[in-house]
Amino acid sequence: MIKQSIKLTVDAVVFGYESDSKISVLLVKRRIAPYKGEWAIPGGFVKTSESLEEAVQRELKEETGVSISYLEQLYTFGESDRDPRERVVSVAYYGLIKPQDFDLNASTDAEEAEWFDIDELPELAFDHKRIIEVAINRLKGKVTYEPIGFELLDKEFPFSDLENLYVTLLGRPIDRRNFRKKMLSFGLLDELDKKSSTGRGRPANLFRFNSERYFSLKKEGFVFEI
Amino acid sequence: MIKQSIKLTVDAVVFGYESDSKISVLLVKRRIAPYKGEWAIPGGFVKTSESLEEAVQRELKEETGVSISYLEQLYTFGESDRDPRERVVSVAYYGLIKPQDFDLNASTDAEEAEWFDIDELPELAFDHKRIIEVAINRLKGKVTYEPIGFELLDKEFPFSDLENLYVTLLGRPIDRRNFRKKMLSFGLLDELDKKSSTGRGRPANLFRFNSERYFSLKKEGFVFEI
DNA sequence: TCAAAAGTGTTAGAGGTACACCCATGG
DNA sequence: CCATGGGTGTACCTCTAACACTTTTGA
Repeated sequence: MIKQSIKLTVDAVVFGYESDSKISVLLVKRRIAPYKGEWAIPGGFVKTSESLEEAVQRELKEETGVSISYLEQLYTFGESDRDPRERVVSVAYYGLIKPQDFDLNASTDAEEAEWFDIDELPELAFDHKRIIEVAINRLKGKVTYEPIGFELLDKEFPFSDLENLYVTLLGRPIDRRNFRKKMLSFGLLDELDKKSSTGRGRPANLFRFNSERYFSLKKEGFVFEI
Repeated sequence: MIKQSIKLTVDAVVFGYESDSKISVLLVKRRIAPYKGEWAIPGGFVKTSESLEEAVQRELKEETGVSISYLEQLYTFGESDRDPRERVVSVAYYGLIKPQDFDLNASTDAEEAEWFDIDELPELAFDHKRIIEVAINRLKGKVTYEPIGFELLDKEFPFSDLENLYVTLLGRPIDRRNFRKKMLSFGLLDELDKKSSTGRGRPANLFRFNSERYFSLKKEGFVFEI
């Protein structure tokens, strides 16, 4: 039959965000050649019997200790010179998590796992720089027409966190009043009877994203658009 | 090292369109097991030394005789039960061509190649029905924010062809006057000094899509949006 | 002269954008 | 009482959506 010697891997670009900060990406330091000791996005070979999503989740857990709620396929990178030793095709995913929900290095499989600001990435193994670039573009595009940004925020968040997240992602200032008006007009945010007390300034009301409501509206043809 | 027995294939959902008709998909009848004799989208195993795009173009040429101008990666299908015999992961692409530019069955590699209206698909091998569905959704979404529809039309086309294409793709009536106004406002269509003479009715002016202009506008941040 | 398709403007309403001041709290 | 961040309304303007008649040709 067919003689094919191509290896299949999965890789994951995991984004995190903390209030008043930049978007960051989760990287691991490689324990093995090639690119031993260099930083890379988590990932590894797919087992013959597991699905691609299972493979991503497993590798992530092994190498960084995190597990992901929002995970989406990004692109498949298959140039024949990606890996210096053999033909490796990688199905890349990207995911969003709340960094504060996890301790890194909770596992023993990775030498080191660390968050890097997307504007201050180190040298990266393979074509991982490009994969991250593609993921950033996808994320920046997608937040404008799907409410995935909430995956990066706490369950209950002050409105300013949401606003800062969008300013960071879109890379441009937005009008606070207009943004709030529009966001609230969707009816997807439940305003809670709680205040955040972050120190100085007037305490903010907390909100929660109502995802059941989003899915039911979506079925009726509603389109989120910011 | 790693022991992995996963085969990698590429598959292509090729769309075509002829004036006043439905969108169609190019299918081939399989010569070999599994699913021998059933209809499937063109595709096959990736050679160890070729890129994924090269593989798609090669398989398309071999099985149907067409070569594609607009080709884009769609999604990678990797469930472990896709193929009844072994683990096969398929990187699916979708492409757009003008059917009138090619004779089908120009090659000897496929038993049969034929266009099928997307609303009248036959039974399909593997999970190809699902792949086509994903491709249709992508196409329908993408025509609204990138001017890829022109890949389905002749170089020189009457405005009504464009309008009919969008009506077909969007699946809803559109206002002729508003549509023309908006399309022309982009400045991406060159009106030619020619008329089409399709038989009855007033002859239409022919237009041509100016792709150089599109790319230069795009660099400056212009966004096509219908 | 009739049938078929092409071509063309205006108006009302919705939605987007721009913009500045007061409020609640902690130090 | 001051510094810090939270919360709010209005007016203009642009873009969208709705809508129908005339023109050119072939039969």
